[in-house]
Amino acid sequence: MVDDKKDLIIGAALKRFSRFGIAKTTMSEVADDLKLSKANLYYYFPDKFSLIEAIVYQIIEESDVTINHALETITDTLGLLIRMLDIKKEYFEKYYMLILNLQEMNISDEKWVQLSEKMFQREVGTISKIFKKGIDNGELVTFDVTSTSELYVAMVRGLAMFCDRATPHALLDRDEVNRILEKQKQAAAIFINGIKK
Amino acid sequence: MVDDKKDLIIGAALKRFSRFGIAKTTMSEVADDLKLSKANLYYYFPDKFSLIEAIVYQIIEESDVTINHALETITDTLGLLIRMLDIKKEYFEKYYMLILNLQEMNISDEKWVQLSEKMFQREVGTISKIFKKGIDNGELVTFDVTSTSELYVAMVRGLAMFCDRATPHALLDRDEVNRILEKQKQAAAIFINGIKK
DNA sequence: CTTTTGACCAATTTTTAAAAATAGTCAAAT
DNA sequence: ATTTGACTATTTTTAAAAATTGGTCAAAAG
Repeated sequence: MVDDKKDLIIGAALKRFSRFGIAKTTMSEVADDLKLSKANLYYYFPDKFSLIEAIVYQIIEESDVTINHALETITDTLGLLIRMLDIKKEYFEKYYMLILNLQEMNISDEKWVQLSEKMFQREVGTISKIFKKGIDNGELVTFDVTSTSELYVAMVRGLAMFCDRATPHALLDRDEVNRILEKQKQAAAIFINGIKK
Repeated sequence: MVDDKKDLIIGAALKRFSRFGIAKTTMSEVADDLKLSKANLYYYFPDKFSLIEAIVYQIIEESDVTINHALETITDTLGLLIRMLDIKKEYFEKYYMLILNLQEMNISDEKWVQLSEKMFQREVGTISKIFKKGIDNGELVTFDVTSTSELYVAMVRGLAMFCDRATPHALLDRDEVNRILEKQKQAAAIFINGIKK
């Protein structure tokens, strides 16, 4: 029952966060949405960060289902990488504001650094699985899976950051997102080709 | 004689820009360094931007000599790409503050966008030459040189942006720069392998 | 014992307006 | 063709007041 209420709160907070962003959402607003007092909200989540964290973990769990399904059904490495990019795009479009804020937020705080490091490592983990699979079934040459996965993830993320936005700090629109995705897929193809047997 | 004076100004401005950054350098300071009046400085350069532009072009010319030499003496594609990365690093360390400012500056202004677009295209041009050479001498498969070069440059730049800095917005130190360079070289190797015959 | 709340605080952010600094101009002097 | 001092318009800094917000707590309600 406590967990049920927590889920309720997570749901309400997620709505606000993903529509207006983290910074522009106050704890009072979340509480008001559920007709709770702010003090009551703090009874379930000791601070704003832990609420955000809970949301992030929920999204991660949600996406894990999709990712694992792909991991089980797709056999070729490039196909898998491309599916991962598509999934990421899906989630990006769905949780736009949230993810955007997450990237730019008070990154100097230790807990934020840890959270984004965790998310990075999780992505690296997925890519590692894919690469290992590729090596095992003889599609890829043997190499240091971890460092190469890290390089791949950094490359893909970097490609997303550096994009010829019309106005660099403006929120990116659908076209922009699609152009980025295309570049990432191209890069993925070349990358895989570069570590093929 | 006009050009001589212009060069003098460029030299003085370059010193200040590369030590304190563009934003923290005033036109008066540059003028004072040369014992000119500010009005006189404006006689040679109509505004701050054109002074910065002149400096950028001078650095570009300077680096062109180094780049062309490499282009003539190194024959294998990967060797060339790695040399380019090393050259970039050299110039980055030399003109640290200047380049840093250039990236983050008032990018919303049209003229700044054009300048950085120009620099991007110049880099793409160099990589294109290298790729063409690789295709011509049979080292690489045939592909769309321009778009692939753009992808490569975007990848390399992205790798530089996305780096696990201890404090994200802090100025990056030597170690960080070296780690980035290593990643870029690794990525370059895989990339080239991916478009090899 | 668990859940809920109003009242409260400290710290941060926003606002505002005045002061200072800076990019850029121009008529006159050299 | 160069150079300058004096001038402006626009930003940037500064500092203080006002408002907002994250977070606490003792006490009430269930």
